[in-house]
Order: sequence, then structure tokens, then C-alpha cells
Amino acid sequence: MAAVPTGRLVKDGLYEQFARIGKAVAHPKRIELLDLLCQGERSVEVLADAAAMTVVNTSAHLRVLRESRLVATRKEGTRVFYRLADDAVCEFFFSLRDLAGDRYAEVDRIVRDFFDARDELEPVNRDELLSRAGDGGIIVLDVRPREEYEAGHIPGAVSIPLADLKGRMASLPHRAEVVAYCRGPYCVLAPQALELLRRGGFTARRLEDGFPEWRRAGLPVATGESPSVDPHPPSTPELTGP
Amino acid sequence: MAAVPTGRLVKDGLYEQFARIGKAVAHPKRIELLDLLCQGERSVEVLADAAAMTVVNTSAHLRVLRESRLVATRKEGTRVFYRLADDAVCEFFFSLRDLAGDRYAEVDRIVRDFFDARDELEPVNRDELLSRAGDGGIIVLDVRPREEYEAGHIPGAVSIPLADLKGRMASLPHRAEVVAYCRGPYCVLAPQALELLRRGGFTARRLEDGFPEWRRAGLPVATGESPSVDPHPPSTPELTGP
DNA sequence: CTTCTATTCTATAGATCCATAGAATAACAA
DNA sequence: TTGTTATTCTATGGATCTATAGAATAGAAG
Repeated sequence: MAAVPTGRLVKDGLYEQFARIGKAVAHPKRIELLDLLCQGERSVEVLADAAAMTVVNTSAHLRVLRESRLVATRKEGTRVFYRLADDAVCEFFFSLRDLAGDRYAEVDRIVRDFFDARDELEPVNRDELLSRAGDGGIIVLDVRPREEYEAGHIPGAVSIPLADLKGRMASLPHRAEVVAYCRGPYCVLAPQALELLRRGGFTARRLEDGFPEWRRAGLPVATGESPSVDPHPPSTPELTGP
Repeated sequence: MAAVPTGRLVKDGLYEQFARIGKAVAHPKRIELLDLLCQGERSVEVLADAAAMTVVNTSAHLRVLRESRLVATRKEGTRVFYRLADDAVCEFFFSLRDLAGDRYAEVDRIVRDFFDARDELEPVNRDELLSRAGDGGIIVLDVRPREEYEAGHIPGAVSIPLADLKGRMASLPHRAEVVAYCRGPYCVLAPQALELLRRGGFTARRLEDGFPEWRRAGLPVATGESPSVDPHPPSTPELTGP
């Protein structure tokens, strides 16, 4: 009881610091920005577009994230690029996301309503994909924007960004089974790709989770350009943020 | 661009759910409550006392935590006991705490100002403690409240709650080297114990982190009563929250 | 130097959050 | 029944957060 002059002050100071992280992730748009930045560095304008916000508003949210030191910036000419301040921030985002997935049936319901409706077949998990990767009858399709593919992808995967898929679908071998992947279990790119592929007559499944989880699991990663089914991309790579 | 009617709605819905977690941990007192609940179930009154808040205010914060489903309650007579809704919540608290420790020099400074001033010697890490546990010349001291000790402690550790330490210090073998531990790297109990022990003429160090981290590392855990240097506790076990 | 573009800054009104006060409830005891 | 204790509910003023509008800055291009 006696002689502990600073105990409460120390505690208050520490929890105050911890709460800075909490305040930073107390707004859905800021979490979305962190999710986007887990994919790599982005300019303000690109982030604003992807998160469906005005540039001014996006800049204000990014300011909050920067002041909480979860993100850092780099200036290049007139543009400012934001990135995660540390890989640990991405890990923290994962643990936040996973806890929400654990605790909230709502998350499960939203995912089911949207994702399962587009899954004709069960999703493929990583182990299954690894064990079948060699047998040739399977095409692994990366439907993220080209620049994310080049920054890192599953070895052997073919890059067809979702925006290009409609036009380039015909170039895929028609008998093949396609496994599409994107940014993670809550990313809408792969489910949308499945819908297009299914309409085009393909047998398509999606990888249960996406590239960030693949890398996190310590599995092999390839970078730069890679085998393409159709070597002449018909349109400029474009960020697809529906 | 076309044919994606619900993409944005899905994203907004998901990030909204993720942000529920963020909002729950956007206030330092709520984080402190989660930290306390990581130690075990507690009544509102005990929590209010430990976090230095009024009962009414504590109840309001607990309500927020309950509505975000991070904690659950159990009623026993006229008292309500709160507990974490899941072990995953404790894991999430750890990752929040560790990220803050990584990112904020302030945390390090606060810890140093308070803790290092009370460390005469370097803290002991888990490996070192394990390798020296058998050699007899070392006493492992659990200075948490008795009830936390009984819920789980390091095998072979002696329980002397901080509040009792002054009175029971004399019963410790005077030549022994003491290693004190408490609730974790930011808990003030062990540093305070070191100060008392040092004044009493003991050679005392503290375990680098506390019991929650010990358990989390998968190391052996003992429960219930255990060897006590002084088998007649001089005062009722009491929650020590300076 | 002027124009253009990307971003940030300032001010503001509306919404939300927070601590406290005072009252209400619920379980138990006398 | 009447207290008594632990907790929650309701109302309120003040603080903080958020989105937007409009202006300012800074770099690149003409």
C-alpha cells in the first residue's frame, strides 16, 4: 500500500501509449488503408480511389496513421507514397482481422453471403494446392493488379488482373481447372474472378486465403514477370477496386 | 468496373466489423481492463479498484467491452464477474502491447524510468531461469496476489504477494538469490518487490517477463497451493494495485 | 513566371465519446 | 417488509472525432 509514488502514473502512461494503437484502428477506413498498405506502398490518390474516399479525407486518415507511427511516407516529386512503418503492423492487422473473424458471426455471414454464392466448389487450401501444383492439370491464377503480382506471387502462378480477365479468359486452356487467388480471405477479387470464369465455362475454385497469408506461412515466393498464358497484355494494368 | 454490385458494400461491412475491435481498444482504461482480465475473472468492484476508476465508470467501460464481445459475464449472487470471452482476446492484447512496445520509444522510456531504476542487476530471461532452476541457490518468488498464484504459477515458485512481502521477507533464506516475477514486462509488482528486497539486503533480480508469457511459451505450469517459505500467511491475501 | 497536379492545412458543423451525478434494479440479509 | 450491497441505467455537459469546404503549399511542366 505504502511507498509507491509513481505506480499509477507509470500504468496510465503505458496504457495511454497502448491506446494510441487502438485509436488508430478505431475507424473502418483506417483499417482498410492498413489492409491496402499490407499489399505494398501506395500513393494517396491510389489509396483514396481504392478505399472509395475523397483525397482530402484519405489524407486526413493517413495523417492519423502516420502520427500513430503505424505508417511512414516517402516523397517522390509531387506525389507522396505511404507504406507500413514495419512488418509488425501487418501482423497486427492480421491479428485484429482474425480476432474479428473469430468473435463476430457477422463477419462469417457477410463472407458467406458474398463469397460462397460465387464458390461453385469448395475453396482449395494451401496444402492441397502445394500437393497438386506439380500435376499439370491445374492453373494457378493471380487476379491481383499486375504491380502486386510483380512484387511477389506464388511460383508458377499466371497473372491476369481481374480487370483484364474478361478479355483474356479465352487464352486459358479450356479443359484446365483454375485456382484463383488474391489478397486474402476477405478480398473480393478472386470471388469475382470465379464468377467470370464460371460464366466462361471453366471449372474454377479459389484459394482459401491469399498471397499475404502464403508469404506469412514461409512458402516460396517468386517476383517479377513470370509465365503468362497470353504474352501481350491487352490493356494497361489497372487497379481494380470495385 | 462493371457487374460488381455489392463489392463496396461487402468491404464496408467487413471493415466496420473489424473496427468494432479497434473502437473497443481505443481507450486506455479499457485496455487496462483487458490486461487485468488476461490474469483471470474479476468482479466489477475489484476491476474498478485495480484500474483506479469509479465503479460506475468501470461498469460503463466493461459494457463497451461486452458489446464488442471481447469479454463475457457471469452472475453470482449480487456480484457480476467479467472474464475474457476467449483466449484469443488475450493474444490480441499481447500483439497490441508488443506493437506499441516496438513502435513507441515512449514505452521504452517509461519502462526504463520506472523499472530500470529498481533493477540493480540485469533481469533474468526464461532460458536462464530454466537452466538455473535446479541448482538450489535460487528462490523463485511470485509476488502477484495469492489468487493469481493459485490459478497458475511457475513450478517451484514461492508465493509472497507484494502486500505481504515486507512482513514475510525475513523468512527467506538470507543468502539466497531471489528472482521475482509478476504479470509481465510492464507490471509494476516485481520492480516494487525488488526495491523492498534490495533494501532488506537481498540479492534480487526480476524475470524479464511475467507469468502470462511463461504460460504462452508452453512451459510447465503448477496450480493450487505450493511450497511456502512461511506457511502461516500473516494477512489475508489482498489485491495490490498501487 | 504561370499553370497544373498532388497533397496538406484551416475552419466548421455535426456526430460520437466520456465522466459524473442521481436514480433504478436485483439479490441477499435482517 | 426494510435495509444493504453490487451493479446498471439515464441524463447531461464537455471533450474529441469526422467529413467537407475552401485555401495554401510544393514540385513539375510549359
